[in-house]
Amino acid sequence: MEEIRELLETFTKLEEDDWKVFSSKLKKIHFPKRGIILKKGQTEKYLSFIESGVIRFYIPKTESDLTFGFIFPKEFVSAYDSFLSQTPCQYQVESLSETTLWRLTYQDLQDVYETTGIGNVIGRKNAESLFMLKSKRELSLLNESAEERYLNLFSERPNLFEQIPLKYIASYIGVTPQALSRIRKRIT
Amino acid sequence: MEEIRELLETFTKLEEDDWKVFSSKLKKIHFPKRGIILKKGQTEKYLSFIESGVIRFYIPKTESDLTFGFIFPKEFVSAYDSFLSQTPCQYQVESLSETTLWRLTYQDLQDVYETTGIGNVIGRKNAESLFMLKSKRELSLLNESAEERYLNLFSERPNLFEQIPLKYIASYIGVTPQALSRIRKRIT
DNA sequence: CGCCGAGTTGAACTGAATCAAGAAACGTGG
DNA sequence: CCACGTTTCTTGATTCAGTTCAACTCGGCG
Repeated sequence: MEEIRELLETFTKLEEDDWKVFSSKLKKIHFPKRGIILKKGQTEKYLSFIESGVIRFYIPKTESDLTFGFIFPKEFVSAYDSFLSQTPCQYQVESLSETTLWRLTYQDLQDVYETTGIGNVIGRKNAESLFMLKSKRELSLLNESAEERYLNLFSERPNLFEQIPLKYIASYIGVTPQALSRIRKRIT
Repeated sequence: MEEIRELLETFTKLEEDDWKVFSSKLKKIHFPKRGIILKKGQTEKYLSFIESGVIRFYIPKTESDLTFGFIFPKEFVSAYDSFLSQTPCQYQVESLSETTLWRLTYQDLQDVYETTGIGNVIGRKNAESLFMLKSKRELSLLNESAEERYLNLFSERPNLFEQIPLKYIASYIGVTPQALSRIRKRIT
């Protein structure tokens, strides 16, 4: 729980009362390895914080699905577009390892926005930083080759490669596992 | 100005006092056709609202630059990632036609956040909807072929094709003008 | 021990990039 | 308002990165 508070504090100074409102809504939940946290077609009900575990976002496909995101401990996780619009999710969320989350519901978060002075500031800054991440990703997808994306990913998030099968990383950078294998061979 | 108020009202109910604070900061500015609104390497100082005109976001390249966004009247426009982080912008923003903007500075917006009750709610909802747009775009780039992106763009924003040269649209959907020309030929 | 999924490697194929050239549309100055 | 030059769009030929299909290796696990 203390880690969540620290994350919120990176956005803005947090009063004790506001933290009490927020933290009182959080519930702990555990998922096994390869647990489905959100199924495609369902509406995201939760904003969650990862205490431990690694999470993957993907669109299930008949032959090898399309992975487009990973999330690590001490970050928020949510199918945030589905969560915000409260409409069915186009993709699926699963745990790649044993995972423990703290989470609150959409309605609870709306309550936090309405009853705390600080809720909207944190919500704004969180949405802003998620927006910046997606902006960066857009330029990466349009502007870089698969090889450049691989190299950048490797230098920015080396820990990714310790915990995540290459086939998911291949999908994330937009190529098949075979193509990634050849990229890796080429650059060694 | 009234149009700006209407846009803000789509986010949340707006008190007269809050609107006065916000609107008092706005300054009108005019750009000619093909005016550079923000140069690559500069830091975005403004959040702007388009009264009239069409705007393009792009990364300048030696041979044909990379266009990744268009903005139309009655929308906010800003190199929002540069604006939020107050760091130099990776890309450039220009007017495709004669353009009139209403804009306020970064510092003025921070004042609005601090002095109005509603600023952070609007800022949050704006960032949230921008995030949702980028999320959708990410899935489109990963999940769809150039041809699908073209067809979707055509059905979602037909007005785009009346005002914007095909070569920019080609770049936006991630192919060369030649490839787009062939796509168009194929599907007619 | 044997199986299964992950990763690698090879060969054939394909969609889009690149290079090149011509046609059409646009706008600017006389 | 027309003429010329520039930009945009199209079409063709060639090249290339990445896909697909297939076979093989490796390591972990029941």
